[in-house]
This record gives sequence, structure tokens and C-alpha cells, in this order.
Amino acid sequence: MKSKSENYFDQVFQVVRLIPYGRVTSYGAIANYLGLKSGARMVGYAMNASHSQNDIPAHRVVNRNGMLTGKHHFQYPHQMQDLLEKEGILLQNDKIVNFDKVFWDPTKCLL
DNA sequence: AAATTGACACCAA
DNA sequence: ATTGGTGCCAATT
Repeated sequence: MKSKSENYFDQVFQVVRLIPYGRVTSYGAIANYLGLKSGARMVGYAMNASHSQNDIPAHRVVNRNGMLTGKHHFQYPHQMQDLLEKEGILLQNDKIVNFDKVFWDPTKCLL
């Protein structure tokens, strides 16, 4: 049995897993969607735990700035950028160029 | 057990 | 506009 905190991580994993192909979202958006108003950091923490999960496209999750802050945490630092580019997301200086176009909001999914 | 850090976000100067 | 400092909660050392 793991800690109950896992429940909270699970919430984040679910949302991240829902991110469609070629789309990205921000930690704050997920936190806001889950009501983790102060959990932007916790979302990133959950991503770190994403190692426990299998299908967590963490590369589709960036900070509110659209910058690939956590690329260093992947299997290989370039993996995040590589994957995003493969999905049609344009990157420049470790930042998403068409962030506004590829940005996907979880709340939008409910609409 | 206490102190520090951390894949962010927001406010103030 | 840019830089710096604070808040959040949990994990790690």
C-alpha cells in the first residue's frame, strides 16, 4: 500500500494522460482544474512520480511560460524537445513557439 | 526530527 | 519590462 498522497498524484496523471496529441498544457492549468490552486509545484512533483506510471506524456506538460523547464528530468534531456517537435510543436530555445495554438486546457475538455 | 529543495505561479519593487 | 522574493505541499537528505 502506498501513501494516500498517491490519490492526488493520480488526479494529475489522469489529466496529463488526457492531453491530446500535438497539444500541451501547463502545470498551473492542471492544478487549477483539479482545484490544487497552490499545487502547481505539486503537479510537477507528480510528474516526477510519473515514472511509476506508463503512459504519462509528461513532455506535454510545461510551465505557464511554455518553457520546457523539466526537460532535464526525462530519460534524456532532449527527449522532451524531440517528442514535442515530433508532435508538430515548434520549439525554440527550449520554449514552445506556438504555445497559444498547442495549448490545451483540461477545463476545455469538460466543455 | 529538522532543514532544504523542487518539472511553478504570483506579487512587489 | 525585468528581477527578486514569497507561498504551496510533499519528498529527500
